[in-house]
Amino acid sequence: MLDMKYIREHEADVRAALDHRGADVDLDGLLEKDRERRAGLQEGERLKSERNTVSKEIGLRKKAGEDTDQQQQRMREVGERIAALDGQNRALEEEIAGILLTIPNVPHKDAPVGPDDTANRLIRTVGEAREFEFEPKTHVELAESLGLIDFTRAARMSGAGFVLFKGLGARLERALMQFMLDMHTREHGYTEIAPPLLCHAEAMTGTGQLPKMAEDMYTIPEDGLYLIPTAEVTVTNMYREEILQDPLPIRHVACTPCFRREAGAAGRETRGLIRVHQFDKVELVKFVEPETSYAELESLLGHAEEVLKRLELPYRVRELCTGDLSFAAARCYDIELWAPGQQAWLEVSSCSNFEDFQARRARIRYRNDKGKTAFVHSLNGSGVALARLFVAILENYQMADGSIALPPALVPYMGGLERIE
RNA sequence: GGAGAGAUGGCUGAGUGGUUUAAAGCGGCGGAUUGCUAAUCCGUUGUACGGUUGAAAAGCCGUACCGGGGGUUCGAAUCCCCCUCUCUCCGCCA
Repeated sequence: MLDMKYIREHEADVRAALDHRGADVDLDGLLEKDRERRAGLQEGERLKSERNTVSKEIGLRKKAGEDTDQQQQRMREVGERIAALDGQNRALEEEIAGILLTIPNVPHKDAPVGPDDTANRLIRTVGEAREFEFEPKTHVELAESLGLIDFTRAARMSGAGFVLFKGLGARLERALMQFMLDMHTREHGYTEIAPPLLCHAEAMTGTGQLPKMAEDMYTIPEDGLYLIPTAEVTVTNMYREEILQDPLPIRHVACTPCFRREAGAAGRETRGLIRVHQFDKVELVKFVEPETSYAELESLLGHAEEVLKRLELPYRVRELCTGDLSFAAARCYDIELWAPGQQAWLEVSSCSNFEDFQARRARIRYRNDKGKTAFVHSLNGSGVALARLFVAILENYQMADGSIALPPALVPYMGGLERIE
């Protein structure tokens, strides 16, 4: 969330930023509540100061055997006024906090301004889309004919949007996870984390999934738990309400299932792996000093791209415009893979710098070089999402006979297998 | 799931209603002493919010904070209630 003090002191900037995002926020109402709160706070603090002084005096006079009934009576009345003011102030504070939680981050000044994904900026395209001398099949056709995925049985158990990997399909899924985790831990300096897959509302609020995305998540009401839609939630909230002692930057990687209800997406991409309720994802998370966070964003993006380079898959990188940025992000790059069977670009990674937006919500701080506590900057990006990567591998590496020639980087992870047929 | 014991600053650990603005020690920071190191001595020490001075760095004033939330009281770390977490034992369990 944004700092109330920042909003107060940079009203015009905030107003412009929200406008660029297309966010509808009653900033005037918020600022008025903030003024009311500070006035009430000052009055309450003045009364408390008086009570503290007089109470101390009562103690001393009682010890001296003097009568203090009159003072006690007066302080009782002051106490009642304090209680009333405290109540008002708390209500105002809650209202203000509630509003702040719904205000999205201020985009970075260099983020392209625009209303939706048509205004996103193409950064680069890497690799060439392969020329097929036959009609490329979709991953659904390939996976079914090779027995890699059983869509029918998964749907019978769990409904549409769930998949069951089988045999070499399950093996390929596992190989991809292992390949990516090995690269990020051995070569890119990330520490591997295996976090809980369920967590409570406070953690979801910390990273910004709540309150806005409530209906996109699976819940377990009896226990007050949510299934994570991304490992970002638990890996970031690891440090909730902490002052970090470890030297920055902290770099973590986690491979977890991700659960998404995809509410509102009914009917879209119901076949196949493109949009599913449960998928695996390798997630990269960083906590860094504010001065370095944009350099860290570039290296994060590079780490995610490296996966696709090693797998020799064609992809492009786009920077999201202000209207397309996710709620908590200040700046974000999407990586999209070319899928010949779909004839479409598939988003497999979003690399975002949240600056101190998540850290303020989750109260994650560090000590700067002056020894002062300050909010860290947090970043994350997929490195990369599995289901769609699986799609791209099948569709890009398919042969005329329907078999899959595995990319060389993956062969060791498939026990030496070079081809799925 | 049952029973019991706990939760105090960066750490250890005192504190059962009023100079506690949280003792003491450790650690950290600054300084003194010192050929170097060690030791010793002196000083200092958290977080948040609000106000105020200042160009800023940084001061100063106030309030709150002893796991969280409520209550009693003129006054709560301390008394009462609820909750969470940790530990020990029992039960169950991959």
